[in-house]
Amino acid sequence: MTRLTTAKPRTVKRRARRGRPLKSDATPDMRERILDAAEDHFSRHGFWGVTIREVAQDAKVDTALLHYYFQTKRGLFDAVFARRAEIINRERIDSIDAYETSAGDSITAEGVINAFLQPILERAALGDPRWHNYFALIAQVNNTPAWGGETMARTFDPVIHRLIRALRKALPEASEEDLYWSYHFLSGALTLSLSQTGRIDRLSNGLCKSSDFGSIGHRMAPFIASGFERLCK
Amino acid sequence: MTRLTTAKPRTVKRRARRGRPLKSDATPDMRERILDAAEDHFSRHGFWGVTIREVAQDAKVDTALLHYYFQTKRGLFDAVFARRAEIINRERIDSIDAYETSAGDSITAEGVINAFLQPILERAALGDPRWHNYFALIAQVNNTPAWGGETMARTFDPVIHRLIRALRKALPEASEEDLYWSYHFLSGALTLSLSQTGRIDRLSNGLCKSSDFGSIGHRMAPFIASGFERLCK
DNA sequence: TCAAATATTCATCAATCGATGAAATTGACT
DNA sequence: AGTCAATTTCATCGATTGATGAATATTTGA
Repeated sequence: MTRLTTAKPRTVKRRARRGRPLKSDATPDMRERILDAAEDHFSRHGFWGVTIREVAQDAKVDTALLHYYFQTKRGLFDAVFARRAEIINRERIDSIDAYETSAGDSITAEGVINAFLQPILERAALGDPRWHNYFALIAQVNNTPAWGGETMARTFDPVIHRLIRALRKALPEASEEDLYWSYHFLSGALTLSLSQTGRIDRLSNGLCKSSDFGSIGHRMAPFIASGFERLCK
Repeated sequence: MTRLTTAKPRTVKRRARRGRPLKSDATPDMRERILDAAEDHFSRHGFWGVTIREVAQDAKVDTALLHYYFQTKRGLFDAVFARRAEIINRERIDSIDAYETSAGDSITAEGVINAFLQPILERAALGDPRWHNYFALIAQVNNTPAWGGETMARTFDPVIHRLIRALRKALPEASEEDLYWSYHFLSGALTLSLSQTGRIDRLSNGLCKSSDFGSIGHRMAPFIASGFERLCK
């Protein structure tokens, strides 16, 4: 596999690798294969419900290769979580920025929330299973009391603060507490929607489908915005 | 330990025990101790993040005793989940019943949702750590795609259908889809609030506290009811 | 072409997992 | 006192876990 970064001396047995090596297009990228398989498993069963061996088997590599790239099981998990975070964070911040400038003084809570939700729900609606897995993984982490909160904060707090800043503008009367609690409800609703548990499918006897992100997209922004407006003015 | 039920012949090695044996008040009830310890651990780390040994150590009993009472690790988990379900389900249904009769024709979505939330949030506000653990456990299960959905449905669907029936009365114009999706958002917001991840504490820099169920109670019903009203009429 | 660096597999370890059979203990009733 | 069932502990099993050092294969750069 090609590697363009300058070769580092192998001073320590296990190096901390930054970025994946560049490969010629033909060769399969084992590192990505491992991440995809891990994403799939972690999103379904959480960190403790997955074994290194299951991931390796799915990626069709030896378990030692997972340790070669990611050192520990936790390292693998963190790498999976970080991989798509930057992409989606950039999209969401750009989306809020774009809405705020386009709306000007007629900024509304619903517009802001819509801008915040759209990048995620749009990607989810495209149906790429890897992104589906990733979103379900976020839901997993968000409900892992032991260390999920810290991971979520480290990864997503900048975007959330950007959201709240825009909401403050749209709802100038709002108290800080009300804003944060309202976001908390928004976060919970989004988390469950992304977690793909099939809960609503069963409950509604098939009338609604967890995978119908279009339906979620239409309904969630007005629903949540309405809550914000009620609570924050 | 005293046992008042008629002695059952030990035909099978592992019996299916129904209900716990009645004890004299003084002796410690091992079965309850095990359930408490398991509740504590499962709520924090989920099913796969807990070992039988950790639970046994916390309950100060041998691991074999866990198998004696609950046969398997999964059996223990299910017993923990079922233990408080009946209590809280009864309270919630009674609460909705009481509201519906007292409100009569002036029934509102906010009143219904409040009746649905109150029993849980009230118990949470009382501060019993075992109920806190149990509520966090519900959040765990609700975000376990593999088998959480089935467990949630089996345990809580009757209450939810009761809720939706009352909401249908309060919002006669609502479509079924809108009702179910709205409940989905409600469920997500409640789940995250019960999960006690400390997410909002960090995000708000200490201004809001996950453990402040009073604040949640005041805000959640109006917030969610407003979403229902917006979406369902 | 060849040597060094990187990538991948092989073989295996110590620790820990859930589980179980048998023994020891306890309490209830006669 | 003594029996018998219910409860609890003891000792341990086989399987699986995350991890690692050494060996092999592949790619890179001169």
